[in-house]
Amino acid sequence: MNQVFNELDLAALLSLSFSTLINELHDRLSKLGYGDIKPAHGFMFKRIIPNGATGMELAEHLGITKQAVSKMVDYLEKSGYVIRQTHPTDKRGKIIVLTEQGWLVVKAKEEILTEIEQRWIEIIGAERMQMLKEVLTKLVYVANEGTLSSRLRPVW
Amino acid sequence: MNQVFNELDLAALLSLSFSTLINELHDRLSKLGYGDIKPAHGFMFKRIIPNGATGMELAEHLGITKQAVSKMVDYLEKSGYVIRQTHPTDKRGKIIVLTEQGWLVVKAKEEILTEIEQRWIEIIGAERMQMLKEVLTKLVYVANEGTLSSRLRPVW
DNA sequence: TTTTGTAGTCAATCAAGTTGACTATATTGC
DNA sequence: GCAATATAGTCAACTTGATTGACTACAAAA
Repeated sequence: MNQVFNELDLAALLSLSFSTLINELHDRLSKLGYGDIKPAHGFMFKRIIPNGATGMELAEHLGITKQAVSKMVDYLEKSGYVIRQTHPTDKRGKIIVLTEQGWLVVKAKEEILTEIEQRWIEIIGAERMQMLKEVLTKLVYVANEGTLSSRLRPVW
Repeated sequence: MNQVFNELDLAALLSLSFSTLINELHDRLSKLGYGDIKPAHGFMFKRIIPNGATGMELAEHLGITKQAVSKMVDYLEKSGYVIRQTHPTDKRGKIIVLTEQGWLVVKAKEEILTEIEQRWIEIIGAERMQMLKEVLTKLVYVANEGTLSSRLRPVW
């Protein structure tokens, strides 16, 4: 533990552990040829799975405007990861769904995250990893009670 | 634990716990009249303390370019939180130091973070908080061995 | 069936970063 | 000791990912 790390407070620890994880994830996605997938897209994919989602749903999920979502979808559609389908019952709306290529990215992402988590387990032990997740889940849950979804935007 | 939270993976947990912390911090700083302090500034202040820092040092610490640092310093200097002083030995350089008002923000920030951490301790217990910090410190340390400072940019 | 609300897009703007070019000063090498 | 090279900081132009505002097409409520 050198000097840089001794004075890290809780905010810095959470931020740095998150960046560490997400940097490795996207370095490795890049090497697999998914360099056009940016950190911001991961959480969007999660909401699209498994049955698609409307732009408004994605906007709420991500905590950004529908216009910003529309631009992200433009980008991902152009790159071939998602497509806009006409909404079955609402002619105003569209549903954004994953293409086959989109599913490949999601699968690659899951595998890499599992691998990183496995490596982290070797560092701290399985029980501590289990506890880490439980503790963070509880904190996120309790600390946001009442203020849900609007403030809960994962920025990465 | 409602449905939103059941499927959060490690990346989401780290991201959301960090956002939760940082959102409350800046909401409260805002209410104290420090609405012009943005999340990005916190980590910069930490490097300026206690004896000031040059632009290059801040750039390396934050993982952004010196030009970006220069702009941030413009902003913070205009708002009265820091000043540029001539460097004692290098006439090319300047040292950025906190003003009295800058110290007030730092103090307020520390107090609020301590309070939030205290509240979190009431939720999960002191031992678990202790362990949370130990585990995250170890992960950040081990997972970044060799790749230091360049990749370690806390984005908030 | 008229009025009001909602989903999505287009356009202009903003904020925070980038790259490139420049000035002034330091450092190095012959 | 001086010429060549490197470094700290700033200015300007551009990029990216968001925002707000205006609009169209359709849906839901009065």
